[in-house]
Amino acid sequence: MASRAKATIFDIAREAGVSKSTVSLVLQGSGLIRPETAVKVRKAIEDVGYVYNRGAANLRKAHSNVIGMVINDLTNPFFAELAVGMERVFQSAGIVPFIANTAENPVRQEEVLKSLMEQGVAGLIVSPARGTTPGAFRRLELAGVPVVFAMRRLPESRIPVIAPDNHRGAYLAAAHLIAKGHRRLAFFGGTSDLVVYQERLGGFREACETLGISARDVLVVEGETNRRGGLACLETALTMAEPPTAALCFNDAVAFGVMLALRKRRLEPGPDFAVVGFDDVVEAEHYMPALTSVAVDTAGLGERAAHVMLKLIQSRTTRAEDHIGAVNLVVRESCGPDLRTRNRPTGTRGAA
Amino acid sequence: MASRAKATIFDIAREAGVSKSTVSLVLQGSGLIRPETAVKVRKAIEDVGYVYNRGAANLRKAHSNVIGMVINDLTNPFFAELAVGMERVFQSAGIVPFIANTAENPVRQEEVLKSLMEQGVAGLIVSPARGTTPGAFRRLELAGVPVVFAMRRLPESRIPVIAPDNHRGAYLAAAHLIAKGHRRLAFFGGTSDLVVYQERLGGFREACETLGISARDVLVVEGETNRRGGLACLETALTMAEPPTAALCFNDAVAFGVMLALRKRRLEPGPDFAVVGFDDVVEAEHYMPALTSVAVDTAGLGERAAHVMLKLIQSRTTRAEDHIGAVNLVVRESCGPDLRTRNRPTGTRGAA
DNA sequence: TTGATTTATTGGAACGTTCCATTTAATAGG
DNA sequence: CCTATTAAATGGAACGTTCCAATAAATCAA
Repeated sequence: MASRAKATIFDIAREAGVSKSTVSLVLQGSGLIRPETAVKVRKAIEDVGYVYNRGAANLRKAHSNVIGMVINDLTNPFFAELAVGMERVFQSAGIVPFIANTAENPVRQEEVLKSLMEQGVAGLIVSPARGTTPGAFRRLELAGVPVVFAMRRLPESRIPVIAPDNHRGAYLAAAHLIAKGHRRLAFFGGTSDLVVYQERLGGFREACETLGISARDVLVVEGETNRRGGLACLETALTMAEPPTAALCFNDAVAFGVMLALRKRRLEPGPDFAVVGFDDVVEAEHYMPALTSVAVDTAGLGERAAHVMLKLIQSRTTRAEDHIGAVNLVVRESCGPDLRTRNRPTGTRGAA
Repeated sequence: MASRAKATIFDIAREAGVSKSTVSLVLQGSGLIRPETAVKVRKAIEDVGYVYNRGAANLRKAHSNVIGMVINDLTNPFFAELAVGMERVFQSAGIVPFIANTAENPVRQEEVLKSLMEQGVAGLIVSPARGTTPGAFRRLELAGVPVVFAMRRLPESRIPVIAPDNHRGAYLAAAHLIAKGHRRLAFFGGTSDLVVYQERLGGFREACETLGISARDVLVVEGETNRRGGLACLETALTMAEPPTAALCFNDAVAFGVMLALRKRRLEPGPDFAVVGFDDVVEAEHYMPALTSVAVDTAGLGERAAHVMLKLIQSRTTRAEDHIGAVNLVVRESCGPDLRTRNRPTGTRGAA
């Protein structure tokens, strides 16, 4: 049925008895062609087993319709959720976004960005890898490719950012722990080369200062932003002379790691050590105990990022405003009962 | 520095004082050009801020270097793990794979496949969405684009498949439950339009028959292949007159849902109802209780699929052998103690 | 009928590469 | 010094589209 070599608009034209230009117009859904002609052409398209060559088209057209999503850690369900939010928006705009994973590796990221540029993407939504150098996106800017950062930002970059209110989220979480009666707090996971880290840690510190926790009672342990990092952080913290009794974790993955480490030491997350996460991934609700976490409306941020991208592409510009998403603390069970009432003989708890 | 319009090899040629052909040769790393010339050209490339136009090149070249991964559910960490395995292989081959998500939606899948074809992919690794029609991949075949199925297969398709030994995995799991003393078993989640489902259910049934469980003591509840599906399945099962005491779940996501539903009813996964998952995602180990699951070496299968794809592309063919990966049952805590010794006065359990 | 206008269709140039066939330059053999 | 050989560089055609300007056909106004 279909010939060996792939069919082009010329083959269609011959088959339908029209010119290549007519075929092209039909492909673009132009209203200029007579309906009967269009039908004839469309039939020919089917018959010859034609597949549109977007590369060739992009040679003439100003813009491609490809949008890339560059994600630093696809195995973190948080980013998968983010991706899904974006896809929803792009789908309704008739765009298929391509996702690429950098695995938190700046070198890999460089390759990915290069490849996407060569592919002629119309725009890029990026959650930059840890340790990304400031110049990594210069080429994109020079080429006039719109870029939006999602969730993470770069130190001194003019690229628009869509991210949650990290400072406030961390403040809320720390305030919650303090209100629960904790006096020695820790911040677990993440590294200071991440702007997000500074924001979250900043909010955490501000809460401590404002609410009367002395600086020497707050412990900061840097680490990987995954389960393994959380495990390591807790181990480190427990070697201290006066270990903390509660921790705000950089993200939920770290928090899961901390809970795991507690279990390994036969400590119960909640009663024995309070844990708060950040991101509120779906798993948070389903853990044992359910994780108290800062919810950031992941899918919503993804949608927002996608919308900003579409607007950038349409307006043919590369600048846009940042968007800081609202956050709220979802209190579950991982912080245990109120410490201030813990040792009093209330009798309410003690059955189990 | 860089001009407004994007630079082409002609701009480089002018800058370096050579011809466009020379530039092209340098770009391809041809050994024909004098080293000094190459250096000169490479400098010019930097200076004009050139980005290679792969679309234009593909117009002449036979094959593009883009490989697409089409995945039915990116939020399932299992597929993220699979993707990561593939990426490892492609990376070392200098290829950046593009991932696209179909969200288990055949219509979306059709769009995604079309878009990838138009992009001129060199090959496609696909985990087909549920309800994919047999003809969905005909166009790909006609166009001679190599396709490999990962994890899932289509009823009557000649496309090579990389998948775990589903039948054996399910058999092992069921045998384990039976050895534990369970006599009324259930299979939860998945739908019969999935070949994988038939394979897993087949293994499950065979174990039951072989090991003396009567057919009317096995309950099969179809459902979504995610947490929500698991929840629903358990609810359905518990409405039975003689409900099962153990279930093999279609995958880990379903198993997590089942455990959740048990908790909601104040039942303890393990002692009160045995649960086995399938896939052994990383979370399985970290759940409370840790989930007994059939491990399938996800990343390994991903690597295998990627290798098969590379071979297909090189050999310019479209047929290859299937590859069935080994499986093994990882016993953890979600099946509780041995039922046959449960009611005897051992005294070991009873404290909590 | 004639020219003006509208409606459909068309040929050709252009997009940025690669690759082949040539040309030019450099080197060697006599 | 001339020719044969090798090495290096080049011009032109081709890839499959789009878009513009131009043509052809049909309709309309007078």
